[in-house]
Amino acid sequence: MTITIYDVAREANVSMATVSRVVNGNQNVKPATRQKVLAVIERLDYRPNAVARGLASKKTKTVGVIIPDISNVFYAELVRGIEDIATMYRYNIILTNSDQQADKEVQLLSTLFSKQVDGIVMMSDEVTKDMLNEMERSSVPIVLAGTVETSEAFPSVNIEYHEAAVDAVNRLIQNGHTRIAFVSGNMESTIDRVYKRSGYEKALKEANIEIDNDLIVGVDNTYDDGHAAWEELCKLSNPPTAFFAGNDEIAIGLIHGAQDSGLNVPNDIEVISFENSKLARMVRPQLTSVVLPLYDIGAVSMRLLTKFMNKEKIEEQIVVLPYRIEERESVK
Amino acid sequence: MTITIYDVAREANVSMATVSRVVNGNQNVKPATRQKVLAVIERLDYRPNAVARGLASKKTKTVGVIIPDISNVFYAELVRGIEDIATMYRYNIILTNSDQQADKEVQLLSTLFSKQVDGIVMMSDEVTKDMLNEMERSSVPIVLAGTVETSEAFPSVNIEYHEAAVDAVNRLIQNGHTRIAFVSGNMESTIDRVYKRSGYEKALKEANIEIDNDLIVGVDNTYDDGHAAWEELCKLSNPPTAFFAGNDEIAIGLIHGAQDSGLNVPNDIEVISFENSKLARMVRPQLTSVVLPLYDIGAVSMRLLTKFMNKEKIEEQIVVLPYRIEERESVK
DNA sequence: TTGAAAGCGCTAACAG
DNA sequence: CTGTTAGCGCTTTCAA
Repeated sequence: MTITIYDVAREANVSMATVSRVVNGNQNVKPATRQKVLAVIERLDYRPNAVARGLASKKTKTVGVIIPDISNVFYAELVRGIEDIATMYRYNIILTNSDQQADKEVQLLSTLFSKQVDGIVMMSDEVTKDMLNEMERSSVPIVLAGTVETSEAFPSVNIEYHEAAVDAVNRLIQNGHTRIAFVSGNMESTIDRVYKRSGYEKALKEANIEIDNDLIVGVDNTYDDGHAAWEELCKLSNPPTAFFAGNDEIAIGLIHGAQDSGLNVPNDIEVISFENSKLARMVRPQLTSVVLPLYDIGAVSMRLLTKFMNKEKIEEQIVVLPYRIEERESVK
Repeated sequence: MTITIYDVAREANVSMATVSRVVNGNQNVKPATRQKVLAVIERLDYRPNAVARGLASKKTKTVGVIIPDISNVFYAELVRGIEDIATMYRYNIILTNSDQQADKEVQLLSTLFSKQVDGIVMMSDEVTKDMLNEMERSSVPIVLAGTVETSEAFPSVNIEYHEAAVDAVNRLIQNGHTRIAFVSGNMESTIDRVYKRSGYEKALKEANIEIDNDLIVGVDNTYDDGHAAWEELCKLSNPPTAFFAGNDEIAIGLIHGAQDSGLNVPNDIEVISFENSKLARMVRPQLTSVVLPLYDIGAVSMRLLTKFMNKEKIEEQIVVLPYRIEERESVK
């Protein structure tokens, strides 16, 4: 019932090998027989079985993708970058959500291995020891996208988080602020806890502004938490006049909090964000934000992965993409 | 080097068949030998090869998902619903983006078939003849999620788009509006062109309000297009005072357009949306919106697919989920 | 409860 | 340029 390469071979009076050759575009086939085979393939509506091919060739033309949560625009954008490049190189992707849970991440790695993916692109807030263990046992390349792993044992693509944060905070300092809050999502994440925060502190120190721990708050990466952070912060005896937000949702929560208190952004309060998603232009005032090029990070990660899979030579396995600040209206 | 079921069998002094049984949880294995085998599996760190298993059993435990664009929250939410249920039933998903292009959709179906997926969940704005052809040749079940296919030949899960649209427009009519615009994304989509629009027209007719084609505008499903639609519409000699928006981004574009013109929403202008994504709460005023339960549609679709894949009996292959209107501030 | 053996559909030497 | 022949690693009768 399912028609196989063998059926085609028989009908075309050639061997399986020849059919295999034409299907795979091998040049060593006489044009005439190629035509003959193609005709039979057409007539029989033959479709190669990728699973059988995968077993025989040990290449599945599929890559695994592990991200925290696809329903978050942030990661969705990244995945689109991955998928576009994957398609370009004729790979399909198996998408998995880890919800940031370390145990789930190692388990996902494991099931991806068993599915014999040719490679993996992975994003994680925090690369744990267990994950590293599992990753090291991999027989296929793994690239980390938008993920910091300090030993740099694995290829990765990122931006200069630290520098970007310094820049962002400096924009605020230049406008005369001395009470600048740092409201960032998920302080468990290496990027937030280490890179963004160190950038924030560095900028402050260089401007001789004292670091006030009351102004540093870790929340979830959500609108509601951003809003809640405002509620907290504005109660301070000496409240902040400017905010460095870890992402767009937080920034918007902060802004709406300020507006609900009758304040004007950017005249009374200024806020700079770190993401520049579609959302940034969908609020009033529109967000000034560090642009985190998620799509590009995904695309470049996947491209890097293809190089590993094809055993091309790699110049640099740690790639750092440029960032910039998109100036809009939430900062004067 | 790669260790196989055969290695385990040899080390454990049993046959491959027995190892296979313990790996697959078959009960017909003496507890003692099960332990023995398990120990060897542990020691050798054996991991079953899912591709080989797939070839032998003709089941891959992976399903294909075809959506227009994962970077759109709308679809991302749907996919999360699909993925969660898939995981629950031990399936992985191969994610593909069609960008709404019919030819790409049929090609995607084809590559998914060749990858031997056990089933497919698909979302499309418009199910073309070619797609239907391809779908009919499928040897695995396909369920349509949030997709209308009028012949109802395939299982699907949706909400009552028509009724929902009638309700939404009625909310506006009840508030005294007679100039109500319908700004909807993608008038090529069956849902927008047929269902939402017919609901809009029905509500108007029942209220004896004349249908004015100047007030019906088809745009892309984006913030910018929503904003542009406002610019157009407000130039009319008799401009609309209320808007029925096809989705949240359009609604926000419309609102910002009105606000930029110095108008107040909802006092001067009212708008009701059709989606209720996260965005709905992230604007001021917050959006009143028909809630389109994307996550649920995804989850229910995937659940339905598992029933087909397991050959369980299906009561109803066309499922219609309830909708409701979330009242917030963009409508009085 | 266990094992032997025949594939699943294809690729990849190797030989000719 | 084409065919033969082994597998790839596992499931699945069928017997024992």
